[in-house]
Amino acid sequence: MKIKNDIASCRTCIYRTLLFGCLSDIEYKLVNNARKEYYFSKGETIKAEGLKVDSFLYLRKGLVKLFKTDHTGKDHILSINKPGDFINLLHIFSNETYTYNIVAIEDTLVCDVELAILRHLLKTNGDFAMTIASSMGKIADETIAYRFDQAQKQIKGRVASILLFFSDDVYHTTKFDLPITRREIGELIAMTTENTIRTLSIFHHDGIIAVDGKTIEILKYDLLKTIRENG
Amino acid sequence: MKIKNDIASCRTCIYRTLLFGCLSDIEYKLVNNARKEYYFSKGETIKAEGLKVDSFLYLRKGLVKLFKTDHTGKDHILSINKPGDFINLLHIFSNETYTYNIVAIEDTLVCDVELAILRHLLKTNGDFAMTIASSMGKIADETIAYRFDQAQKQIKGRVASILLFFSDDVYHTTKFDLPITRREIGELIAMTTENTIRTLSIFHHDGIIAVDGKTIEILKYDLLKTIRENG
DNA sequence: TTTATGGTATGATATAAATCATCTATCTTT
DNA sequence: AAAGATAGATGATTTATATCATACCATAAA
Repeated sequence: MKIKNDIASCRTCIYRTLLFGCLSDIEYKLVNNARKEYYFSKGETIKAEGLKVDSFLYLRKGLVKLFKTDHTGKDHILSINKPGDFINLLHIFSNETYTYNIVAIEDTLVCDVELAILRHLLKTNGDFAMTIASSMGKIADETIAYRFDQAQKQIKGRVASILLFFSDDVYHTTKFDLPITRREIGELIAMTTENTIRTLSIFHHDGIIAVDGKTIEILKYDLLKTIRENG
Repeated sequence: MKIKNDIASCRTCIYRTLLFGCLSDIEYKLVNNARKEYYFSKGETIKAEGLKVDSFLYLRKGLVKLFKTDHTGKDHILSINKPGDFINLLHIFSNETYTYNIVAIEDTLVCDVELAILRHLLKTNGDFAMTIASSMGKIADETIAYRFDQAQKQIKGRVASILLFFSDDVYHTTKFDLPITRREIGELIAMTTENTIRTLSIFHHDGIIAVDGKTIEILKYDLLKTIRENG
């Protein structure tokens, strides 16, 4: 992890208006002064379970995973977050400590704002409070809808949905390098590593995707979408 | 559905302080004036998918289920809510319309507060904004943790967890009447009706529960807990 | 260089759960 | 009272997925 010391104002950040658009100049300076930028290399832990929640985090560049380890020692990935995501917004006003781990799965740039400032703004700026409540609702909806959706699908549908997530939401191209291992895909969709690998092999043999190690190319996009909806 | 016209002040409500404890007398009167109490009989729909979200709902007495119907016509229960629950808090600031149905599964008393008032308070009372953000976080945590947890279990663990939910969280006794059918238990734990019934039969034959129609008595409470944790 | 180690891959087998079928009891509707 | 519906129950069979075993390859550690 490396602190970026020469941070410019976040006025130029494309994600700024998502949350801080309603702030006055004075309020905005408060945020900017309480803000740090951190670089994390692929594999580094950003926050570990049990650590105190004392800042708001959002992802500027890169990719992170949120995961928990169960009592048998198996990891379960809660979500993969991409640039623009408010990684911990849903938890900062209700949790003292982190209940999950946050790890960079690509080289990552994270904005970190002192929680005290956010609390202060929430209390004193009504429009900001509305924005926060609305954002929290949206994130909760997405998370719950995703889990709900995955629970109804079987393995092919789940793998298809992960491939389409990387293609549509993360990399915006049909050819990309998987940022996670097959085992991690399994941890994300609640399936064993073997069956996850097998499913990718089936997709490969059926000509739906081309596979070369971590590189995936989606060849039959519409079919993959159909599998996601009906599998 | 029946509106209760002679509503008393909610000052005496045991749930009032959970959310409205930080309001001034004037603010509190605003809430009370914008508040209605509705009675719903078992089976009645409180809100249907697609309806406009224009009020905050909380459950005073009874029990409700939140559910969605999928594209094959099958229902899936998102949650069962009990007295004290802020049924729709997670969604009122981010959703125009209901994305699920709310149905009474017991005779139910619901408090309904105009959304406009809640928005106004969120914008003008900082402590209230903090309370809302904290409540939303807690509800999201619970919902996500529940789904996450259930996804790791197999059928015995899931059924055990539902029985313990009714025993520990709803009725506070080891002998109770199931408020839902076996089919609905299946819709709640993402299992077929047949296997849900079979699992209850197994618990019955193993002497873990006594079953007489809808009446359930938990005979081996600790064993059921073990099954919940390890099944 | 050898020796682990982790990721990927695939086959064989076991197990969990869904599906299909059938039956009874209860409740609704006519 | 008769005819349908719905809930509950259980057996037989099929299917999906987990588990176990093995192998190959690349890379890291000794």
